[in-house]
Amino acid sequence: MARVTIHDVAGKAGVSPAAVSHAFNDPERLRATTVERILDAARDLGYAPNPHARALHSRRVGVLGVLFPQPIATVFANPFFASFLEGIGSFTDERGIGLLTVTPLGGSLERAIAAAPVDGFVIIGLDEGHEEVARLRKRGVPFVIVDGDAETASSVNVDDEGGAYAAADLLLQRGHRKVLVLTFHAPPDELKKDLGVRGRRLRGYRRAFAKNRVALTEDDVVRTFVTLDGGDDAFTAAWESRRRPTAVLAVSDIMALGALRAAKRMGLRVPEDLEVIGFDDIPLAAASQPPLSTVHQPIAEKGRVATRLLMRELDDGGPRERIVLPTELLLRESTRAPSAKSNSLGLAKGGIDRAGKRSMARAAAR
Amino acid sequence: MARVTIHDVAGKAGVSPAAVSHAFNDPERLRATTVERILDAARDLGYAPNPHARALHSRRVGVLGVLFPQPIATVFANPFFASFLEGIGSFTDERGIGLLTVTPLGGSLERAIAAAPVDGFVIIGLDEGHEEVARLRKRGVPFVIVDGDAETASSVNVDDEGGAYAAADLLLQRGHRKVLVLTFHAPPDELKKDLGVRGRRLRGYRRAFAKNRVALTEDDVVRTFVTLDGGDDAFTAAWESRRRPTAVLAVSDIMALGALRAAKRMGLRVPEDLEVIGFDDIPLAAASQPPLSTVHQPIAEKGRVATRLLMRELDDGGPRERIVLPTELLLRESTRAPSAKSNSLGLAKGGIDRAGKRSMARAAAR
DNA sequence: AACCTTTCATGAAAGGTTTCACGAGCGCGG
DNA sequence: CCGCGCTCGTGAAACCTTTCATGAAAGGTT
Repeated sequence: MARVTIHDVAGKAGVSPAAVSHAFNDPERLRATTVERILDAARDLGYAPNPHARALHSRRVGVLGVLFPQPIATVFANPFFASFLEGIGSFTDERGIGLLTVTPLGGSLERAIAAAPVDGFVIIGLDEGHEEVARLRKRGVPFVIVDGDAETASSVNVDDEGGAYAAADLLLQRGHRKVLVLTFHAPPDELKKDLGVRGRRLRGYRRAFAKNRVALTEDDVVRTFVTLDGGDDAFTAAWESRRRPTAVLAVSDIMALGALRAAKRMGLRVPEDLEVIGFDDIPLAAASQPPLSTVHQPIAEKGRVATRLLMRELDDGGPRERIVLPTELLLRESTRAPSAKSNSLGLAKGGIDRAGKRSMARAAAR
Repeated sequence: MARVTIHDVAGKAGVSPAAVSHAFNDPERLRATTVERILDAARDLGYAPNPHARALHSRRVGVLGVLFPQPIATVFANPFFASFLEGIGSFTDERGIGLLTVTPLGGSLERAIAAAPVDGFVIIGLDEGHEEVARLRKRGVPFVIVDGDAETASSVNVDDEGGAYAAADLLLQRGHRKVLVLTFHAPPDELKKDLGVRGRRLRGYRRAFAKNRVALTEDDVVRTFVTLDGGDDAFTAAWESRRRPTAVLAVSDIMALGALRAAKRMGLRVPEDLEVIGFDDIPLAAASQPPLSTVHQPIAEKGRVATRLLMRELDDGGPRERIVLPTELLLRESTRAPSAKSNSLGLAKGGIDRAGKRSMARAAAR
């Protein structure tokens, strides 16, 4: 069964292939009766224009790639990415643009990128200097960087360092001196310097520790996986090795939630015995028991903004922009009700929010 | 800046375009030194084969479409779909296949399908009779149906009715007589008959009610949204209208979790005052407070199996299959510890499972 | 030296659409 | 009746790659 092409339709309708093309793309150019005849023939034959041929000619396929450096299972297992994709989708949907998730294929990101039939990429978690990204630039493929450094391309980031600083500062101001910091393993190319999201958040923590004149030793910072189990294991291990933190700072909510689970299993009361602050404000954070205090960042908004930037570049070749969105320290119930002092700083405790929306309480980061 | 094509590379390397193609796709055919020269030229120029042109010729683009009838925001907001996509991805990843999420574009599923540059579709939640699906069949595009009825195409379903029956039967056997059933709005084309997943699950409930000679009135079945808030609102509304259910059956975990939240807010103890059983066993179910009893279905596995079927059809044109995977009633702590009687039926209470994996306790559906 | 095989490389067609440039036919003003 | 401009439609090139069929050159055999 050979595919039905524009020629078949043309034959059946008694017109040229060009006329069929016009009937679909620019019906005004043809007499109304002709258009109708063509469309009828197309329907009868079950004709649909071949997207590849169309894309080949028009250099536009109407699909955006969302590029993740991590394997696909990791992506969809992480609520953070779900929200991010939701943000992107809310924008592309109404513009009639498709979404291709691009993850390393058989371990090779290069292969995945080369094979992707897309008009451009939203890249998350990779710096512009990364090898594959550089290759993209050289090829002239438009892209926008999210959560990564960019020199020439547009980028969207959040104030990671400020948010982290606010979280750490709050705990230290409250007198905590034994704080467990949870972070994740850095990709090899970030090892040298503290690049990327992880680096910026750690820098924020460190700055707060320095300002409060509290030592943060290497032992206090543990690296683990960005999963519930990762956070759980890390806290469990710390506890079993006789360390007795009174607070936890995690660079990711999902790890914070894991630590929370471990703490509860050990009979610790949160927040009385242990205060926990995560990062990201994924939907799950508001729904946990107790609801997790965290540094809110506008995840979906990040996706939307990045997509808007990319689409503009695709359309106009508009100007590059480097956008930094704010983060906000969001106090729920994994931290104690604020003291009068911190309250005077504008911090207030929010109630349980049954809709899972943001609590009222927040303090702007920095 | 014109895109660099195979001709440019050929020119620079002093060979024909055909040779360049061979260097990439079948290097054995060329002398090693020639291949190297070509590859060098390609790298210098930043050449990458145009996926559209390649797809046009070879009638293969290496991308699978995952077709959802609901808007993209709904998809990514639902952990069920995340697990499903994870399953699909685990299979396509290693085969070097990309994944395109196909959702209605600007409200039109037809448009989204027509524009999708894919080799085939995994369709979830649509029956083969659906208009757009029929069009696909007519065009000869390969697809596999998940969670939907199929006559000619391959399909993957789970034993919805059996699982639902087991859940309802357990509650009724325990003496519950006031059970609130939560379901979602049916798409218009399912209204006439109880088609689809929702219909099958409701049928399972109804069968158990009939067998236990308990009436299930229309008032006991409430339709709402497949979200936390949906379940929350539905339970709240029922409670406020003075109905006092002692148990909740939900056709979806996320709704069950919403009802759980509402119940706790009203001061009900779960499971002492209210027993709750959901459906799906999304990861969140094991992590809730208390952990949610539910009907487990192998979500990721469904995606994997469907993808395997589709890939086989693409490769061999292999035979069509209709697969039905089992469901299992999975008792956690939103239901009471089993009585001796039900225990003798093989039901046992599982402990909290910190890894969020399935509890040991289960009873095979039916 | 003639002939046969291999090896390495090429020309050209095919894949399906869009669009540029052109033209046939027709109505109408002059 | 000529010529202009409009409407409706067409031919062919272009988009970029893959692959089939072919062939040149080199090496080996008799």
